[in-house]
Amino acid sequence: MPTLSTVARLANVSVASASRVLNGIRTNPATLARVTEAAEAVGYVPNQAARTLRSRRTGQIAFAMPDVANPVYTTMVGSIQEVARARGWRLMLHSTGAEPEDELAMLRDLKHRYVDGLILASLHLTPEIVAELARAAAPVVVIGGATKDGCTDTVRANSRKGAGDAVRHLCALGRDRIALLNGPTHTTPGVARRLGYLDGLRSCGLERRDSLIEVATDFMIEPGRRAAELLLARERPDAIFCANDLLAIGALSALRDAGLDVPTDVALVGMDNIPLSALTWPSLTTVDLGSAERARIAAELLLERIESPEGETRLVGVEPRLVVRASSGVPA
Amino acid sequence: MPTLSTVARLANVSVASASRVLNGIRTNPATLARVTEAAEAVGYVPNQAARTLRSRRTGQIAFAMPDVANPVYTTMVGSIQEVARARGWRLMLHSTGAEPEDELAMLRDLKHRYVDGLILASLHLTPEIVAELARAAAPVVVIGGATKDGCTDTVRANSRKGAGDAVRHLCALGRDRIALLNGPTHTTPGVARRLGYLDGLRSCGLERRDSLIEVATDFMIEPGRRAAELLLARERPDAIFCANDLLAIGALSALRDAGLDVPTDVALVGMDNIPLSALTWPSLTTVDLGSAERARIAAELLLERIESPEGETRLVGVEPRLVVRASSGVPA
DNA sequence: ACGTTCTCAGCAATCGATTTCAATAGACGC
DNA sequence: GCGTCTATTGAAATCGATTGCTGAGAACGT
Repeated sequence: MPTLSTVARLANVSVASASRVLNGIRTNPATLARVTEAAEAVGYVPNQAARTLRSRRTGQIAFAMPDVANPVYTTMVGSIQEVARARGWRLMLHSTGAEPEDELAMLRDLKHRYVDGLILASLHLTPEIVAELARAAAPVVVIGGATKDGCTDTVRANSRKGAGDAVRHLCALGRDRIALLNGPTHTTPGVARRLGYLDGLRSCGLERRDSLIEVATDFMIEPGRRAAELLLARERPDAIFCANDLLAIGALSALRDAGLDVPTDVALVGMDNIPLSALTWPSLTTVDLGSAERARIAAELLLERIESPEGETRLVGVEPRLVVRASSGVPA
Repeated sequence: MPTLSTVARLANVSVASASRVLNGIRTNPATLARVTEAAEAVGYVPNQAARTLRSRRTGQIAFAMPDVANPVYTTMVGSIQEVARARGWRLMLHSTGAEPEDELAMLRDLKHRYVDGLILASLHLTPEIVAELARAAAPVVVIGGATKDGCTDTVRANSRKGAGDAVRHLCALGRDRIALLNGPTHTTPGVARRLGYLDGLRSCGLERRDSLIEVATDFMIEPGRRAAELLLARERPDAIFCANDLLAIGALSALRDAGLDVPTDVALVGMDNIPLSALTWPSLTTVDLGSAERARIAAELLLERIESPEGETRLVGVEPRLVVRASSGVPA
């Protein structure tokens, strides 16, 4: 395996010069040509470990997400990869399974310096995680809730407002028994969407009824189906706002099993605008929280922060956008 | 940032001894205790780059897949991560976008030695890729088609047999105008599933009719919907075998738009058994190609190969399994 | 013609571990 | 009591790059 000194010897220069050429540092055109040619000739590839050891830069960033199988996060992966690739960075992906311990482990692992920065998409920032964020060994950008102390760059969606918009949309269509199918309420999105739902009810002058609120065990299809079944067993809502699209797809399945038509009997609104939501039957009205954009911004923030670790931390918000489709009852 | 020599100094031993303790090499219990304690006290974390540089091991493996958004691959990610984590390896994920150039780049990048091995899930092994596989700088296990020269460990599904089974299943239910909704035919799965479909027709004594075959531009939902529309515009099949579940979900949408009932008018069978296939309406009959198991085996093969680079290359096959649900017309 | 500045290349230190090799000390057999 | 063997340990080399410093020579100004 050729090393830098192989190249240097062949080009008849010192390793220092060879290194400079390969790193694009100004050199005499003649040496530049000789080194380039020699490197080409022996098929030189720099050793990443040696380079990292000396320069303290890895050229890699990591993205830690709760669940690879969730389309929201795969969308984010796409955006981040785009930014990273365009700027010559390699991207590492991690699936934490939404386990706080796993997220903690990711943050602690930054000490190993195997990446130069981390984008952490978290459903719930525990106090331990916040503490670890403050002393992280490399820059971190959080996608999700903001930390109180504000000492970490953060990109967040305004899902509270989005949830409110969804409820107001349903109300404007004449629905007045609007249920909430939420995900776990100990999570940031769970809390925000519940508040948004209540905001929405209030601004429409609707009474809040706790039996119209059901909580699924996870933000996924099957839990959504089960929670919807429980809800339907005790109530007869004329609309359901689901805290995300996967839950809504589960609810769709439960409604069908119960012989209820969407949107005639029950209007349905989801949240996230995952690709699949346009292809269900009926197609799903949803609130786009700008996942792709948030991820892109997070990646850009991270790379900037890596370039210049100092400077104000930033909190960027992305505004929600209602995407009206068939499931909420608006004619095609 | 504490280094090994910090620990050694504190424990009053040489760095060599400290290194031994931290690597679990037999040492005097007294030194062991002192070093462990010192490491604990200063919060020592080994520098990955230095370790890799010297020992030529990174403790990382990579998984390159065509598309993170495809549930088949996210399933694989889960299995691989499980195996990797259990054995103390870190996993890197890459989405190649099914671009041969990206897959090539992944293989070439192995020379940087930033991982100790690669699992490559490829839809189509071009001659260039096969050539690069032969001279890869680190062990590679391929999930997908086998290389002719057989000098790379491979795990593959028998989707040809699976496709045949699907067709025979449809035939046994009395269907005799069985269409094929295939993905791109320049891919390994595209070819295999087409052959399996033809096998199936033959073994049922059915005539092959080219107008019953439609090819989508990609193995995804939306292309599936469009291809199904084209098919329905010229033919009236009583069953459609789709080359994967995403295509089948697209087809489901097209059939619904065309006012055709599944399974009464048209029976539908997919392939891959993705989680979503159990939750469509009607639920989707499909052929399980053992994605999770293939990925698990691939991970195990890779780790074994890393331990002992020599030895026969292996070709492992996983057998398909028909999963009968509602869409093929069997009563619930 | 001479001092000053600038460009470029090389020497050598350095990053933080692992690993080889030799030295030491104690255990043991006879 | 002496030679041999074994268990530990430390010194130093090594992995393959990057980078600070130094000096040689060219370019330039006066």
